[in-house]
Formats: sequence, structure tokens, C-alpha cells
Amino acid sequence: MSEYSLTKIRMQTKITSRQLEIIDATGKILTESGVNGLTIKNLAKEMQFSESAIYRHFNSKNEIIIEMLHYLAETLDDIYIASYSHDDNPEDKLLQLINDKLVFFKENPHFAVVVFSDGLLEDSLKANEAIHSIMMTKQKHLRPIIAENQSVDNFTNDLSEEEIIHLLMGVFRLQMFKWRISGFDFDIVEIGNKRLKNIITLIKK
Amino acid sequence: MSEYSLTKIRMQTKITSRQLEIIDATGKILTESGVNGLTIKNLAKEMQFSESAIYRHFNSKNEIIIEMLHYLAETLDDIYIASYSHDDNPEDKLLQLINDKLVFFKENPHFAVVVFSDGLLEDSLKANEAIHSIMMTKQKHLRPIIAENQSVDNFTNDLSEEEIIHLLMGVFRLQMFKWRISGFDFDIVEIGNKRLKNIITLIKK
DNA sequence: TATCTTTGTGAGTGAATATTCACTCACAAA
DNA sequence: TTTGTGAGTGAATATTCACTCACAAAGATA
Repeated sequence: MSEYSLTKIRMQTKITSRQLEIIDATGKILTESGVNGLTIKNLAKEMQFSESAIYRHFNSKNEIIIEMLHYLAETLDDIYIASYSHDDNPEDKLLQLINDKLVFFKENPHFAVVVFSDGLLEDSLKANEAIHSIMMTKQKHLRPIIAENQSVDNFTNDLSEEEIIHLLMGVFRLQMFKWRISGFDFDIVEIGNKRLKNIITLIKK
Repeated sequence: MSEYSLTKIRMQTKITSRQLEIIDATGKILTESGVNGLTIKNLAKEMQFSESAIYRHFNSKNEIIIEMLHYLAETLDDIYIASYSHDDNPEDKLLQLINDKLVFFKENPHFAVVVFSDGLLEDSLKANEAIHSIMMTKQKHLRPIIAENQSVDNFTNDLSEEEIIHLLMGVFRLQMFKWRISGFDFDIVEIGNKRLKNIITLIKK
């Protein structure tokens, strides 16, 4: 395997375990109290140490958010890679990919919040960048699977690859949004998989 | 001030022209600087008068946001009502409805931001309520049109009414999101209508 | 003319905010 | 034994926040 295999080139933003804890706490606060609740004070309270200690691990509040988005992007990339199998038929590949992603969000609901909260940063440039990168990651993994399904005539060619991806992402984003504003009240894995089946019903030849 | 906002009882929250200007400015700021950029100071700067003058027209910052959401909900409702025609065939009704909505957002891009920004308020109760109401409004108008299309066998019955609506809303929300982070760089009416055609291709019998 | 009413202002206020400061302290390497 | 370090602390900082209030200009009204 080449050292420069596409999927592996993301640089290891080495994150300490403490930093990860803080990122988790950030997510938790965002989940419970929204954007305005995310203050260093609340973060310190959640971490059960002083406000100043936060700055031992991050240079600024913005950095925390950006690091969180990067971490999420990397983690999702890993999930997509892990769920990839050469053996399955292309439709099962899609089912597997989506299911794994749903399970991840079920287990880490606070990340569901972050994906939708734009306007998190004053300097929205870097945030948009990070959010964009998350969307691109998903697209990167989805694209070949859709293409394969189309080429074996399992999915329709009435819509382009890109259009089908948009459809999928739109439906899932909305479902995640509903999940979130419901207070994570239902089983996102179950409902999410149902939505996928719905779409497959439509795009299957 | 009693708020019995069942679907039909839209009380005329009489809004002055000055208030509307402030609401517009609010949307503009949200678009450009995100949630954290929305301060009374910035609002005053945008309005080109003093901070205290804002309080001549609204009692609090929260009130501005809530009033903005109400105004948006009412305006959208009006648009839906205006676009409704008894004569058209059910598919054209859908095309018309979506097109009118797209045109509205094209002309008022800053409102496109608001729809996605939850966590706008600390006291998120009323805001979430308002956002929920906007989504319900759309659903209220979409539902009978979808149902009619299904009942005349123009749209598939493989998916329920609700599932088709979810599909539509998901696809449009994502498209609006892309529009927004692109800096409103493309013609949302054109692309949006294309997306609708895509979906119709799939759900048409 | 005299007096409301509306809409603006400038100068404040206390609270909250992110960030910095000087400082401990346990621990480990030299 | 000395020295360096990572990880914590409480107090202090400057800034920003939403909001208040006494006051003024200008119409409308009486």
C-alpha cells in the first residue's frame, strides 16, 4: 500500500486525552445549552477545574471549536473507512456505511449538534472550512458506492451521482435535525435506516 | 398578550416600518456575522443610530428575534396562500409553491440563515417554538398537494405523504444551506427548481 | 401658544466575557 | 540535589454585553 493513499493523508492533529475530554464537554454543553451556553466558565465547570486550566490545553475558545470540528471530520473519515468492505454488493455497502454513521451519532449525540451549528465562530471562515470538509468527507466515501450501484444498474441513472448524494445528505441532515430538536427522543439508527430504505425504494431500478 | 397561534388564528402582530427595518438589519447581521455577531451595538451601527434607539422599538433583544421569526412565519404563510390555485393540476401546484418560496428567499437571502439557526436564544423555548412553527407551516401547505398528487396516481404511494414531505424538505434545506455557505453565489431559484424536478422524476408514477 | 407624543441621543450601569497573570505542586530526569 | 515541566489554581484584566435613564428636537393636538 502506498504511503500516500488518499484516505490516509490527513495529518495527525495529535490530540491529547485531556483535549478530547474538553471537546466532549464542549459538545455536551452545546447540546444542553446551545451556542450561547458555551462559555469558558461553563466549560471549566463541566471539566471540574478552573477556567484558566482550559488555556493550558487550548489557546482560545475558537480553537476548541475548530479542533472539535476537525476531530469530528477525522473520526467520521475513520468510520467510513472502517465500514468499507470489498466483499459486499454495492447496495449492502451503502447500507453498512449509513448504518455505521448513524450508530456513531447515536453514541455521540453532541456531535449532531455541532454539524448544524454554524455561526459558532466569529471568524466564520475557518468554521465554514471545517464544516465544508466534513461534507466533502462524506461525499468522498459516498460517491464511489453510488457510482458502483449505478454502473451495475442497481440504481437509476435518471439522476446523476451528485444528485443522488445530495438527496441522501439532505434527507439525513433533516432527520438529524429533527432528532436534535426532539431532544434525541427517538432511535436515530432505526429511523435513519428507514429513511435510507425509502430512498433506495425510489432510486432502485 | 395572548398567543393562540393555532394554524388559522394568525394574530396581526402589527409591525411598524421601523421595526421591519430592524428585523431586516438583524437578518443581515446574522447572515454576515452569525449568532455571536448579533449584538445591539452591531444592530445600532447597521441602523445608523444609537443603541438606545433600538429600545424605542423593541423591549429586548430576544423580542427582536422572536418577532423576526413570527414575521418570517407569517410572510411564508402568506406566500403559500398567494401561490395556491384551484385550477392547476396538482403537479403544477407543487411546482408553483416551491418556485414562489424560492423566489422569496432569493429576494430575502438573509432569512435563509434564520431558518437554520436554532440556538438563537438562550431562552430557546420561544425560539424553537417559532422555528417549529415555520416548519409546520410549510408542511401544512405541502401536505394536501402531495396527497392530491398521490390520490390521482401522479405520485407513488410507495412512500407515505409524510415521507415524501421529509424528502422534499430535506433536499431544499440542504440546498439552501449550500447556497448560504457559498455566499449566495448561485441562482437558488434555478437550482432549487432543478432539485424539485429531480425529486418528481423519482416519485412520479 | 402650550402641551403631549414620538423618536431620537449620550452617558452611564452592573454583569458577563475571554484571556492573562503570578503562583503552586507533584513528579521525573540529570 | 538540582532543575525542568505539565497541569493545576485564584485573582485581576480589559472588553463587551444588554439595558436604563435623563434629556432634547419635532410634530401633532388642543
